[in-house]
Amino acid sequence: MGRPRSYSREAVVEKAMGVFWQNGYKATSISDVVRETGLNTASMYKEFGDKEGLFSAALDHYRDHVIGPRYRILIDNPNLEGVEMFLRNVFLGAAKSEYKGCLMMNHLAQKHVISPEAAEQVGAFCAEVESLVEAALRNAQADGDIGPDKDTAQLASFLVFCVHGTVLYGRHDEKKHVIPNFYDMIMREIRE
Amino acid sequence: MGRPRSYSREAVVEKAMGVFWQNGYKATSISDVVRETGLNTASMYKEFGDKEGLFSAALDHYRDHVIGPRYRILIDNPNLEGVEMFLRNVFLGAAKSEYKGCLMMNHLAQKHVISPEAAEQVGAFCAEVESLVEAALRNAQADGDIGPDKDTAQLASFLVFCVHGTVLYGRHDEKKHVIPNFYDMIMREIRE
DNA sequence: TTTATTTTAAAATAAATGTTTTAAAACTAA
DNA sequence: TTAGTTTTAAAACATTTATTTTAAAATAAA
Repeated sequence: MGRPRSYSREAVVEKAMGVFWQNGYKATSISDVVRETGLNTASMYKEFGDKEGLFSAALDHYRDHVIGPRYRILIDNPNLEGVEMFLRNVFLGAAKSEYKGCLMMNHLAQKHVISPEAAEQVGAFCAEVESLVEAALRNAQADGDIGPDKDTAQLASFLVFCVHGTVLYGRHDEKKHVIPNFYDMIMREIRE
Repeated sequence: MGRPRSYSREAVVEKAMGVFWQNGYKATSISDVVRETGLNTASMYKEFGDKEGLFSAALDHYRDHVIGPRYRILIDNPNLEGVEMFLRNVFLGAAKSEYKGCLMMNHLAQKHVISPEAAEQVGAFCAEVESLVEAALRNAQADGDIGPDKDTAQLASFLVFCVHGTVLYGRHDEKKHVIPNFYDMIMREIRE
């Protein structure tokens, strides 16, 4: 009963996420989001509580619907080939001219500007990616695709470290074209 | 003639830089800077023009007085040992509990939030570091410390890429302790 | 001492920010 | 039809923001 809502929560979150991704949390105003989504502030606050709640919902949406498919590669291929495809995919994304980085990692440099809850979402996301990579590398080791003496946890950390590097280095429009060249270096370091 | 100024420009810039480093450009208000420096807004605006001018001065100060000494290692030791010391130094900085990243690279994810001039300062700084590393690696190659078939420009890019990775990955308080382990991996990739 | 000049402290401004309130609109159940 | 409920549109709110103005304070030269 009551007046029916004129919006879809998911559509609103999707657009809000886009604004946060583009501008970052602090440089995004509620007005920006209202303008982009067409939703009024009252409904916005009723649905999400406050700006932090909206950002938190945007982070969840990003994990579940935007970046999820990208690291699904690691779930579907929990082995060396999966890791290779994953890294190629990350590099491919960074090559685009409109590259915006990663909504999560973009906010690492402003960890204390976002809410503690959001900061934890970011941390948990990165940890999750790392553990997926590690699982794949453990299998790769069992497959004999990487040396038996290799520390898979450390290799996984290094790979995610390089993803972080991509997120930042990929912002140099004039330099990012070299990133794909790092693929062989990184994979060699993992294999041998 | 006229009333003598009660502040030292350099001291003001130094403190302002600290606030920008801690909070980032967008999350730093002039009030924050005024509170920290003790300088009044009128003198602030007379000296720096506007917030962007102040930030620009802070970036210059960072380059010339804070981070300069760190990559002076590369000037004083333009060879493989210099590159090794430089990287160890970067990793050492990230190990600190109060690690704040790099004032320049911290703002790469918000390149369009800062002024075009500031964005250029950031880009120029990173390019400068990279060219210093490359010069050192070219010498290292001449010294026979790295393979004659190695692409020194690409290796320099990779090293700076890893510095970018450090700046972001170093924000994971629970994970950053693994970063020093990457030293051997990266240097091996450069050497062999 | 006066005048000119510059900095300072403090107040003022205008716009933007995050958030809340008010009242009208759109629906359901009685 | 009415009463009850929820969403909406619009305005209102208090705070913060970047910036400017005003007037007092501190100096040097005339």
